[in-house]
Parts: sequence; structure tokens; C-alpha cells
Amino acid sequence: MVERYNAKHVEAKWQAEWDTQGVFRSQADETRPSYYVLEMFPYPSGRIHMGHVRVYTLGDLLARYRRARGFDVLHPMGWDAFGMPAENAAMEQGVHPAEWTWSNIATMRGQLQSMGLSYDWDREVATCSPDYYRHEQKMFLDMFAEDLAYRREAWVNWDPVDNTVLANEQVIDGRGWRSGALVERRLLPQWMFRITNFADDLLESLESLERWPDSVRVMQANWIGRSHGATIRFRLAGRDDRLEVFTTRPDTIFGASFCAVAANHPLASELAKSDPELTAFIAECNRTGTSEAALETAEKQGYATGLEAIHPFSDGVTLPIYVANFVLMEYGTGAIFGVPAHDQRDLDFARKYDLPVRIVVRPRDAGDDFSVADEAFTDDGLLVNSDFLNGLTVENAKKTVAERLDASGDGEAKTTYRLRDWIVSRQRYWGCPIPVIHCDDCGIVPVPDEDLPVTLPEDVSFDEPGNPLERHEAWKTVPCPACGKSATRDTDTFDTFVDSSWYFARFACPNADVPLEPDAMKRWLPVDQYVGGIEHAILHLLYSRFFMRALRQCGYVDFDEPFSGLLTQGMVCHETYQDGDGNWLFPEQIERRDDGTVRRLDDGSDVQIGRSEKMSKSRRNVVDPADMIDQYGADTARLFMLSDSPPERDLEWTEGGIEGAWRYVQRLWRMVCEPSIELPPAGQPIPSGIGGAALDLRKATHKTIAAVSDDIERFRFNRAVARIRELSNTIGDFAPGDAADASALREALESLVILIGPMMPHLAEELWRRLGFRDFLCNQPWPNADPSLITEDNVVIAVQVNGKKRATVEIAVDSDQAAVEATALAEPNVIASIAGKPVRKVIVVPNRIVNVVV
RNA sequence: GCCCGCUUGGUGGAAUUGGUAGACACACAGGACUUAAAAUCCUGAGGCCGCAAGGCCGUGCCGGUUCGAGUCCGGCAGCGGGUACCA
Repeated sequence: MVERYNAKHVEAKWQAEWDTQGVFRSQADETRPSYYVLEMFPYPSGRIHMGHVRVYTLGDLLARYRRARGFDVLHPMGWDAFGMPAENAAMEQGVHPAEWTWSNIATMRGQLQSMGLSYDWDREVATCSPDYYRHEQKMFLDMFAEDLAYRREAWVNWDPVDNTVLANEQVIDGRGWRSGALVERRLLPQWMFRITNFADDLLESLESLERWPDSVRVMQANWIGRSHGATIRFRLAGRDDRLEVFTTRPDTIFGASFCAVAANHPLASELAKSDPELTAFIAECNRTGTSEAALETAEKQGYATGLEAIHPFSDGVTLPIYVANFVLMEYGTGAIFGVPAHDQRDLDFARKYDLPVRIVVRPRDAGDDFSVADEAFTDDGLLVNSDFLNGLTVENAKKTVAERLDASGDGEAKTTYRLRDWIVSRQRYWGCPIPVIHCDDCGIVPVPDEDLPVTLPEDVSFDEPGNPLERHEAWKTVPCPACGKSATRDTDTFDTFVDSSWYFARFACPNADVPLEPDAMKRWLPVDQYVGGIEHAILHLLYSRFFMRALRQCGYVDFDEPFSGLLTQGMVCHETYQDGDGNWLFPEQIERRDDGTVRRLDDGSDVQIGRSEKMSKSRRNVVDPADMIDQYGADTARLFMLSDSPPERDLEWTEGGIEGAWRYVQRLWRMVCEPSIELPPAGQPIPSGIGGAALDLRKATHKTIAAVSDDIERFRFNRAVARIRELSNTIGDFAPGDAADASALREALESLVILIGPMMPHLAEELWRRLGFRDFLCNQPWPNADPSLITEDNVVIAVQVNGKKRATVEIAVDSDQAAVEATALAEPNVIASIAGKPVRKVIVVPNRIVNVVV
């Protein structure tokens, strides 16, 4: 009997062999087409988690599959190494962010390497390394020169006790997470990227991203949010200036019953100077965080300013102007007119402040008495009560209003976007320094090229809140590059999304002196297949798309779209456990007893099992992949990640599932190492004229090859695994007798080993060797199915009567329809179901189904 | 709040993209092997009725289109992701 499969030993052995031979180094071999597989690089948080195991398993499968398909594959790995958690660690544990980060990288690199991933580790990059971020600084300066980067004031969350800027994540129920103080909004000068310059292109090019999920494309389109409407410049009663308002519904202008401006609108600020009540109201509005969810879910409130806007088309009609917390300064002009009958939010506001609700659009089939109660009418219809618009459709009325506004000079048609320019500066230490110097005389002065990189100072402390760079006088104070006078460095650092907006391009030339080498860009970019979590559907992917356009404008690249193909994978979930006091428990703190109860291991008390959720530290429903790999080996972990759930869906981690995968690994091992008949030597051709059970096995083998290839191409890895298991079952049931059988069995086993290669590379490599081959399995070409072995002569089809299945019949493939119909109608159960009623119609779908309608 | 998903046996999922619902697994039950356990192998199984043949019901809920709906359309509910300073 063969020894049990020793995953630990075998995996270490092949990892060393692959490494020594450098098999996964990308060669830039011009004789083969290139293929770039990339998984989203990890934030080095400490240890790898199951989500990492999942995404890197998926990417590795694709990379190995493409290699086998003859491509020169680029498959790199690096670290998204800047970010807040390192600073939090510094504050909580007193460890320097750099030390914390680099030590995490070392740990996680080792853990990834234990998974046997086919990375070209020579290309590893870390964004916190000056070798990386110096190029980012150069790119930024070029973007600044192109006017793609600029500086202006923007709102941030301000903690008035800690005197520091807070991330949205650090605002909990409107309070700072450390100080507990009520958060305020505050204006600070910020660096911005002009992503809105590319709004139309970013929107329209989504169409070309055919290998992206539709959901992601729709999300991005909605995020950009292009809408066509009009601006109207209302005259103000008793004043000479005007109020500029944007609306997507100019057609409803005769239904307007109020105007509202944002709390931070200049008009509101001006009026507040002489109105203490308004000042208080604005302060109240500013006491929410800056997040959209916080603003949108806050109770809608308004303050009547007493000012009135004059209707552009109705003589003598004026609209009261409110300051309202739901009007966003960042969208449109920061001012709106409200039409309660045709906008739900305006209707709620009108009911609250007792404003008129005037119907100006009526459904086509409604009468004069049409009215709205609690629900605004927002669909298409015909204009009423609207002077020169009466009888027009919504679309025509929009056009007509725009024309009138244009003619009178009171406004014009206008396109706006929900998309806002990207604020890239952060008032934090652990990020890429923004390479500019502020001089009292010269203003903003870029750091000269020869002084790059601007590196982070190491001697900083985190014992008080705020940005250590701002307190670091020695680092901050520099002579102005232009005039030589004493000046100060910009103490802001970049949003980490900037780092991740171009890393994929740097992987093509990780050691180049220039940021991006043209030849390398030509060879490898764009990324052929990108794999990552759906949570990045908007920000990271949109920023990267913008960044490539900006880099193109600066002359770095000659493509726009960074990722041709995108696979978004779901999360890894696990059930949750709580003890009687509601404390969350780790899976290793509980036990399942034979009597069916679940108890705490330490004190035996009852444990409540909660529903399955995304693995998270806060819920403690985490399983450390390192433990799993240690116990079962990487291949078992990888197989489990691929087995049951399709990649886009969430995956439920279960102990049973991992054990099932482990048993299958052992079964494959026995199946190949202990065949039930002696196999012919490696490389011997299959004898011709094989029939009987051996032919059936060959057919099963070739069908599996075809199906698994197709499943992998379509990212249906769970199905590919099921097909492979089916072939194993077939092989297990096969009772070989003669040389032809042995030959068919050998072909089946070899195919099986090649097919599992991208999934369980160590096991496959070992089995390949045991089958008598001397070269690497990972260098073997992918097999092709023999077309003559994957067709069937007969097919079983269902026969329905009135849509209910009554029988199945076996017929020859592509049988004549009349013959199929006759066979179906002859079935006793079909005859019984028809029960003598006249047959009205018989529908025959070739090779599928027959439906008899009576 | 808004945008995008998801919802199928005890469980994860499959279903040739409108054509036989439940492939392949996990868990479970019974059996074989074993002194015993583990491992392995075999068998069973959506629910209800029936000895069986077979019948009825069944893909979150309500409605629609169709010869035929898990799949398409309208509405609703629950769960998840994103919401611009978490990454």
C-alpha cells in the first residue's frame, strides 16, 4: 500500500524546485503572446486572511492555466503598504509605522509563498518604498504642470478635541472615535485631481469594457452620474445679484414652490452674518460628518431666510428661499428649486413647511382631478398648469424651457455630473509626501526633479494626535527652490488610492529608473485579467482608469483602460458564535458535543450559533489560513476555495468543507499512485480501435477536458471541480482488464493530473513525476479534447403534456421531428395524460424536449 | 437615503442562458471491512401520498408574459457590497 500523501513535505519540495528553476519568471519571450494576470495587491495588515487565500487562488489558477495555454504570463505580487492602520499601530503599540509595515510584509510574503502561487517574486514592489513613491511624486508634478492637479479648499471631518482630521471610518455616530467629541465639518486647503475632466470619457468608455461585469459598469456609470438639465439664474426680490440654480427637471418650473441653498452656499454665509438664528442653523448643519450616507439619512431640515426668488416666467410669482441640509454644495450649483408634486424629497419638505403642491405633469390617462398625496409623481406625462408648456411631453418641455432661458439670458441647458474631483491630500504621516514647497513669495513651488524623492522623516512621534510631519520643523523647513528664502514643505501625504492607481503598470518594469518604461508598457499593459473584491467596484477601479488617462496626457502611456478583464470575487464568510453574555467567540473556543449541543471549551457553557457573516476580527468568526495550510496543506485550502461557490458569490467556510477537500486530495493520490492495473510507460500512444468500457472511459476523459477548459474560460471554477470529481468517480468505477484498458486508464489519469494542475499545483506536480514524467507539469501544454470522442449518438429527452413532464424517451441525436413526435405520443404515460383529448399542438425542440398541448 | 448585487433540499451549490429542477459535494442514515476506532468502499435521500407504478406540491413573497419560467417583466421583503478620508 502506498504511503499517505504528505502535503507538507511535497509542497515544500516543489516550491523549492520552482524557485530554483525560476519557472515563474516572466521572460518577455516575444515568440509567445503575453498575458498579464493580476490580483489586487494586499494591504499588509499583519497576516493573510481567508479573503487573500481566495483571491490569490483564483488568480493563480488563471495564471497557470494561461501558461499552459502557451502564453508568456506576467503574474506579480506587491504591497499596498501605506495607510492608516500603520499609524494606529504606532499610536497603540508604540511601534514605528515603517517597522510595523515591513515586518507585516515579511510575515505575509512567507505565508503567500507557502501557498505555492506562481508569482514572479523578482518584481515585488511596496508602495511605501521610496523606490516606488519617488516615481509617484514625479507623476504628480507632471500632472500639476498639466493642470490635472490643483489646490483648493474642501470640507473635512474635524475633531475639535484632538484637533485633527478624521476619516469617515473614524466618525462613529457623529463623534470622533478616540475623543468622543462631536465632529464638525471644516474647510481646509486640499490637493485635488481633475477626474471630472475625463467624466464623459470615463462614462462612455465603460461600453468598451466587455470583459467587466455589467454590475460594475452600471455602478461606475451611476457614480459618474451625468445628467442633462438646465441652470436658471433667478432674480432676487430687492437685490441686484442672482441665485444660480441647477435642475434636471426644467420642465417643472411652473410647479416650483420654493428654492433652497446649501448650508455652505455663499448666499447662506452672507445672510448668516446678520442673522444669528441662521448662523446657529448652519452650525447645526455642519455638525454632521462629510459622508454621503450621513448627509442623506439626516432628517431634512430647512431655514426660511425671508429672501425671495422671482419666477423667470410667471409675473408676480416669488419663491421663498430656504437654507436646507439636504442640498449639497458639491453637486450642481449648491442651490435648487423645489417642485413638491414631482420630487419626493421636495414633497416631504413641502409637507413639513406647509408649502404649495402644484401639479404640472399629469399622467396621460389621468383626468383633471389628478393630485398627489404622499407620493410625488415622477414619471413621464403631459404638462399642465404651465403656460407655454401646456400639452408638451416632459422631454419637449425640457427643451422648450432651455430655449426660453437662453433667449431671455436667465439660464441655459447644462450637463452636470455627480462625480466630483478627487481629493488626494491627507493630513497624515504614513503616505507618499506631496512634493511641493510653499514659499511666502513664490507660492506653490514644485520640488525640482533632482531633489526627488521627498522621503518621509523617520524620527517622528505619535504620542499626540495630528500629523507628525506638521510638527517636524527640521523636515518641514527648506529653502525655496525658486528664490532661496526659507519656505516650508507641504506636510500632506497622498491618499493611498493614488499608490494603487498605477502599481499594476509599475510591475511591468519594477526596477526601471523611469516611472514606466515604454517597451514594458507595450509588452504587458493593459492587464489582461484583473481579480479582486467587489468592494473596489467604484473607487479603486475608477481612480485607476482616471490615472491612466492622466498619465497618457502626460506622455507616460498610450492606453486609457488599465484592466481589459475584471473578475470580482465575493467574501469569505463563517458562522458566528456568542456565549450567554453576548460575547463573540472564536471558532477554536467552542466545541460541538455528540448530544448536538455547542459549548464553550473552557467552561462548558451554552453557545449560540449566529448566521454566517464576512470573516472579521470584530465578530471573531475568523479562521487563520496559516493554521489550515499547516494542517492540510495549501492544495487542500486552494481546492476548497474553488470547490463549492462560484467566485463572484460569497463563500461559506466550513470545517466539513475543508475536510472533504482533504479527503479528495488523498483519493487522487491513491488513484494515481495505486492504479488497479499496471499502466503502460509514459509517452506511449493510445492504441487505435479501442472499444467497450475503455472507449467509454476515453469519452469521459475527453468530455471532461472540454468541459473543464470551458468552465475555466468562463470562471466557473466550482463546476470545473465538479467535472473533475465526476471523472474521478468514473475512473474509480472502471475495472480494467486488458492492455487497451490500461492505456485508456493512463490517459484518464494523466488528463486528471493536468486538469488539477492550476488548482492543486503541488499535488499535480508530484503525481506527474510519479506517472513517470521528468519535466515540470507546470510547463506542460493544456490538453485538447478529441472532437470525435465528445459526441454522443443518443440523447434522452423529456416529454411534457401541457408543460408537465410525463415521460422521457431516448432517441438518436438530431432525429427527424416527426419521428420524435411519434415516439413521444406512443409513450403509455403520455397517452394516459392526454386521456383521449384532441392534441392541439406539439412543440418539438430538437434534442431537448417535446411538449404536447391538449 | 441613493446605486449595485444576492435569495434553489438539512448545507454549499448545478441546471446546456426560456426547455427533464437538485449535477458535484458537505452533513446525515444504513451496510461492508476492522477486536475497536480512524480511513476506505457500497447504498439511500426535496416535501407529502402510495407496497409499487405513479400522483400532487416545490427555486424568498405577490402578480404578469409564454406551449413551457429558477431563468424574462412589474411590485414587495430579507441579506450583503459601495456611498468619495478603511483598504
